Order: sequence, then C-alpha cells, then structure tokens
Amino acid sequence: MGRNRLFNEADVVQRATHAFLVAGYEGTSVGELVTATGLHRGSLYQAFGSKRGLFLACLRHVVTDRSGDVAMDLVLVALLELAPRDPEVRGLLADQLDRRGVTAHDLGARLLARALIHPSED
Amino acid sequence: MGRNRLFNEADVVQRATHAFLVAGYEGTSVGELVTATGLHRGSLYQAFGSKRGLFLACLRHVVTDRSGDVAMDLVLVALLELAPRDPEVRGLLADQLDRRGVTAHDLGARLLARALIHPSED
DNA sequence: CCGATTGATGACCGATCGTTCCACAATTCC
DNA sequence: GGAATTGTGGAACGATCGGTCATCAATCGG
Repeated sequence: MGRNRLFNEADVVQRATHAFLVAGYEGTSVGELVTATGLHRGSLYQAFGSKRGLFLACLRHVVTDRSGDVAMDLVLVALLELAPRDPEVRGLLADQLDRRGVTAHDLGARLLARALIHPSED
Repeated sequence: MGRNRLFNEADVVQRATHAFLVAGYEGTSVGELVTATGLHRGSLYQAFGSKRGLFLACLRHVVTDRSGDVAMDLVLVALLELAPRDPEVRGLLADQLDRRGVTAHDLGARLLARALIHPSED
C-alpha cells in the first residue's frame, strides 16, 4: 500500500555516515544531513524518526557492511559521543568490536590519524 | 588597574573541565558552563573570550597539571571533536602526547572504559 | 472510480545555541 | 575627587537547533 520511496535507503545512510564522521554527532545538524542526503526533512523523519535514529541506521549499516577507516571513524564518534549515555549504542559497539577483534591499539591509532596527529614512535 | 576578580581561575577551569569531559565539547552548552563554574556569562566571556577559549584553557591546564583519567578524557574529547579542524588544539595535543609518552593503546583503552565497554581480551 | 495508506515537500515551531552589550561596582593613577 | 580601567551581573540578540505538521502525489485493494 501507499506510495513508493523515491530514494535508496542504503545510499542515504551512506551519505549521512559521511556527514557524521567528518563533524561528529553533535557537530552535524539535521540541516546538514538534509543537504548531504538530498532528502527533505519530512522524508528523513518519516524514514528514521530522529537524528539519533538516522545515526543508529548508519552505525548498523557500517557495522554489517563496511570495514576500514569509514567504519572505524563512525565507531570512534559513537564511542566518544553516544556510548557513555546510550545503552543501545553501547550494545551495538560492544558486540561489533568483539566480533571484529578490534583492539584498543587499533582505536587509538585511528583516533590519532583522524586527528591528523602522527606520533613519533609508540 | 581596575577591579579584582572574585573568582579563582584554576577552580573555574577545573569545573569547566569536568563539564566538558562528561558531555564532550559540542555537547556542553555555555549555559551549562555558566552553571558548572558559577561565573556569569559576562565574566566568562571577559576572562576566556569564547567557549573555545575556555576549552583551550582547560586543555592547557590539564596538560600541565593533571594526569590520570581526567586528563586523558579531555584529551580524547579534544582529539575527536576539535583536533581535526583546529590546528592549535592539534599542536597542543601532539606536543603533550609525545612528552607524556601516551600510546595509541592507552588512548583506545581509556576510550573504551569511558564508553563503559569492557572488552573480553585484547 | 473510490477510499485507505504511505511517501514527498517545505513551511513552521518553540527551544536553545554562542555571543554581545550595557549599566553598575571596584580598584588605580593623577 | 575625577578619569581610566577592569570585573560583575544579567538582559537581550540573531541564528540555529531538532522536530512537527499540513498539503499534495502516488499506489494499492475493493
């Protein structure tokens, strides 16, 4: 029933992911997500419910499909900004970090690289 | 010349630091900093110039005086939220991480602990 | 064709954001 | 005792925030 969606959810999630991992969660406004995804506010909220809902979709997507820096950076954002106060995010992350065998060293190394800091030796 | 300050800058910076490391940089509003420090907006801006200025003061303070989780958490916040887009923060962090011999593993381990995630083994 | 349902579009909302400003108080120099 | 300077207290600012809503378009079952 009802009208068909004009957008591909996977594409939207991927574009939103890019916005989030550049500016972080709090640093990315819904207006920027609207621009990045090409969706209008109404459609975004109809599809994902909230900014947090969209972020969760990004996290789930990245956590199942992606690997490499994109996945790692979104995980970093989630760990620092959301996990301390959001049990659902925490659960997603704990499960995934364990499953992928991501180490503390991996996280720290990527955090430094993302911050454009290149340690002398560690 | 002029009136004397009624507040102790070190105390103010310490209280602001606490606010920042709980909620992150973007997640902490100036209103919350006003509450946390006890200063009024006027005094805060006169003393530190901006929210960023206050954060820089916290970072410098923590970087010279503190060690342990408080220092590490503020460094994490700075690394993830500010360093990618703020060369001054980047410089402060690079210098300090090197001087203290903080490793990627140290950063990652504290990031996980702060996120309330306890890895099985790494 | 006719309701019912879902998506698209974008104006609109109150709340909150970081910042500025101004009147007033205290301190210093002449 | 002014004049100059610095700090205090808090109202006010425009901008932006995340989120809602009403209207219209498309697609379905009957």
